[in-house]
Amino acid sequence: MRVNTSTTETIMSEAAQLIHHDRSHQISSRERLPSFPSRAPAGMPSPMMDDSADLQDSILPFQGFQTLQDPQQRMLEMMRTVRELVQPASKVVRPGDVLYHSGLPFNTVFLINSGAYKLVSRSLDGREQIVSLKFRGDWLGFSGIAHGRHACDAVAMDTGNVSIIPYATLLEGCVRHPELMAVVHEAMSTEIRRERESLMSVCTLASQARVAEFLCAWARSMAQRGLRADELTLRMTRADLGNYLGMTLETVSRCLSRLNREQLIRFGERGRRQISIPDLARLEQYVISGSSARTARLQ
Amino acid sequence: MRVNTSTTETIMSEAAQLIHHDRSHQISSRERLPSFPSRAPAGMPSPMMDDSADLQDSILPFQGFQTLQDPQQRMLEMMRTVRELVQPASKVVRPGDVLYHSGLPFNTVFLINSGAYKLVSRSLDGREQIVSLKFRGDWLGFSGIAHGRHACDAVAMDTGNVSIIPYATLLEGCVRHPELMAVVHEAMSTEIRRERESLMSVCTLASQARVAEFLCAWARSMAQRGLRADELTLRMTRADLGNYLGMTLETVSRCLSRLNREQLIRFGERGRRQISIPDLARLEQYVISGSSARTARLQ
DNA sequence: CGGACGGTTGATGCGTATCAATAAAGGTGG
DNA sequence: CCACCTTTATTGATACGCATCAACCGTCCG
Repeated sequence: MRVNTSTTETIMSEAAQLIHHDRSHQISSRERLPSFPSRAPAGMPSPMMDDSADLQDSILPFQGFQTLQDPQQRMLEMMRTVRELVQPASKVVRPGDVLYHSGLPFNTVFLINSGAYKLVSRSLDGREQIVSLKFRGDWLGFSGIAHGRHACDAVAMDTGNVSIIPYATLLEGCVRHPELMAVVHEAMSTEIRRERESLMSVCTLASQARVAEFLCAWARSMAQRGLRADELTLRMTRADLGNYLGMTLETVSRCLSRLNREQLIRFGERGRRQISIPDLARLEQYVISGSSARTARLQ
Repeated sequence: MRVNTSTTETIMSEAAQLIHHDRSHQISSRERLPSFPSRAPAGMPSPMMDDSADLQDSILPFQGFQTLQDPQQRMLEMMRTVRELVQPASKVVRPGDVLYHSGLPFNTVFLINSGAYKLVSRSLDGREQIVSLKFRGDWLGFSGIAHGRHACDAVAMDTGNVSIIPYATLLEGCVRHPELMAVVHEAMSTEIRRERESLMSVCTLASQARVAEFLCAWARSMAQRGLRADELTLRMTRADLGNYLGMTLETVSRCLSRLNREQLIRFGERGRRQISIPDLARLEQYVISGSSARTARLQ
């Protein structure tokens, strides 16, 4: 029940100097944003907006950025769209910084340019739960829209950089630029999907498989962002991991040790938080083969 | 791995005759929708949104429908907004009907007028997981926006009625009517929140407390919709319950029996799926007191 | 009637939580 | 630099919650 001492306010007042740990970081700052011309993704069918709309959409599925097959391209495209249409300010965050606190008034969302973040929910009776991990290209704060107050804490786990987007500005932008609205909807939809994947993982997998799947997901997540996927640097303690995965820190430790013993992962030289995955496909196979272990029956 | 035989197509072609099981059902069928004047439930102050909405939101935290304190009023307001601005068709569904299948092209969302629905996700290796339960006022299909394909099955657990809203139409409406966009954003935000509450429940509560909390949540959910909250009719088997809550059907059964023995719930005369809650506050207290049972420590 | 399905309850074993001891890593001040 | 403390991680022993297997009952329905 400890409260992180660095408040949002202190962050706000920090000078914005970016440390380039993160290889993913491309955008240096807002200066270059405004002048950016509007380029359409190759072959994008410009969905929805002509009012004489084809009523084919009852036939064809709705397509947002689906036409861009490569997820990394899609992400870059999305971020560029936001930068162009919203021209947000950005700020640097350091490990432990809290972007927003649960319960405080919601009026801003963030788009992550770099870094890793955890979202921590708290129940009325004090239970803490890490409900989500976020990286470059993810949004922070959507859960606060519903009741005008943030539903969780957003904590940086690493040095990083986020775009600051007042929600009112975002709404305004969405009205003016339907493609921005499509982007936002997609982002929220993705968030819903991922939340459900977590639930599925916790509900259907034994702890060992769950840890393995977590690593797979992290690796895939990195790959999708164009980062190294075979060499993970977990930015969290075993306690955090366990909390997120619904098990104790001891169990996490044991599972990792076992995976290491079975050669499915290897611990790095720079501490036990660095994990290399020699063969991702084999690790994924391991998850599948171990998945029958728990509550797999319905009916 | 069984596949429900009734496909979306067959539903689509069904004649729309509504059976009034559900006391929540107000709108009888699509015929009366277009001509429907803004009918207010008795005593509703009808604080309809003036379009010349205050642009204070840049100062105050963003407020969608926050000004309406009563959640039930907010829901009615929301549904009215959608009906007015989208004028959707509606259709009747019967238990077991599938509104959409995972993997099929996404082009429609649904707004629930009545009934109870479960969302079932499937992993690549065949694990099934009920990821969400939905009721009147909830939306179905948002998770499909992200990749243009539905991410889960939506299955009716009871006779009910849903508004059919082509996503293209919804987007168009959002562009034209920002208040509709606010409604949609709120709905998605709420969905994210609830998904996280599920995760928190599964990760931090022992099975007994989890079942108790599930009942509390259902009761609150009913109350919020103006339905009886002290007399629940679960529309699902123990297997479904167990799947949703991350435990086996036997454990669900045992937990319910124990809660019954301890007088926290009482089984109804019309079968063991009907559960009455004599004292909701006491049940909620039980959840809290039992919550320390599992993995409550972080750090 | 018989058979399928849903639900309950008991006996047993496994998977994790829990408790505890130790080691390793990181930070601080002398 | 080292001594010291705190935090983090690992590993073992044990206990307990829940999954699993199985038997049984009630209801529905062809």
